[in-house]
Amino acid sequence: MADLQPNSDAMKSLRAVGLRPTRQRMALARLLFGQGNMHVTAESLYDSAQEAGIQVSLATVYNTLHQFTTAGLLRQVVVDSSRCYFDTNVDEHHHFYFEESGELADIPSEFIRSMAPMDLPAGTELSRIDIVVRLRSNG
Amino acid sequence: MADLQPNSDAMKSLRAVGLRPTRQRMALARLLFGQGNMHVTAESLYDSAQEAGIQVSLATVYNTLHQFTTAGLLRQVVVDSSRCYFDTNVDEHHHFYFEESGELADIPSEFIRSMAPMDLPAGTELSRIDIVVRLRSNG
DNA sequence: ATAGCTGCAAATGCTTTGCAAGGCC
DNA sequence: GGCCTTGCAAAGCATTTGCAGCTAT
Repeated sequence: MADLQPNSDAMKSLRAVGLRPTRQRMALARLLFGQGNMHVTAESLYDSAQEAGIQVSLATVYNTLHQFTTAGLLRQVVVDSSRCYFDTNVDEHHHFYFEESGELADIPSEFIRSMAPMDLPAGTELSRIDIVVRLRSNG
Repeated sequence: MADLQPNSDAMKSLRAVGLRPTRQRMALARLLFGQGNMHVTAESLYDSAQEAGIQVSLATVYNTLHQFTTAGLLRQVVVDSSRCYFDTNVDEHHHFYFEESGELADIPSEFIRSMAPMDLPAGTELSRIDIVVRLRSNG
């Protein structure tokens, strides 16, 4: 079966990072990058794929998320010790994490410059700010 | 068997937060709070207990860490989506996370005020700074 | 043709839970 | 004594892996 659009954007992006543009990867790429920045978990992306009628296994979703991350198309966000989040925005930026719903939202850059209680999203209050400076050995 | 020191510090701390001072909880409290600030995982604390000759099950270590956290004696630190870290320093502060070794270290407050590459621990370079602003609904 | 990918199911690793036995007040 | 705690083993959950079959080039 060969229903891959020969020169779609998704195909070009995948080729550009050295990943073979398979049907599953193209479909997931369209879900991820086709409509602005997104925050997903493996499970949530799998569900979206199901709803969109895309045939993918959960294992492939996991593989694909990691391949995309390694390729620099995605970024991992650690906010919860029981779930892995992935962000289609790979630029340096930070997040609001809604503890009850488990949802993530980008922090607009103006929030960073003047963070005050009144700047928080409506209906929310600050639970905690976590800053983790990740280091690696420079050898 | 009743070898609980009637008025040890550990016992007082536990009573103060409404936890029954059992042998296991007292022993773990001594390991945790007896020698300055610590960062532990359930597994690492369990190992320390074994080395110290303390009889505790891993399940009890998990339970105890959560009870201490709920009681405000410990704080959870999320830096890795596959492990839970606990910090005996419950004050507002941030961490260095050594990606290779999985170790945590407090960031001295002077680092926060002027964070520059030269301020990083020797032999390390910056991998990434993650800031998560955790929100909860104020209802 | 063949190197790489997918899907399933089984395995893993950390964490939680159910329940009987034991310990603290 | 009564309720809370412990410990074990089993269950749970997210994630990873092994391997046979499929697919893009």
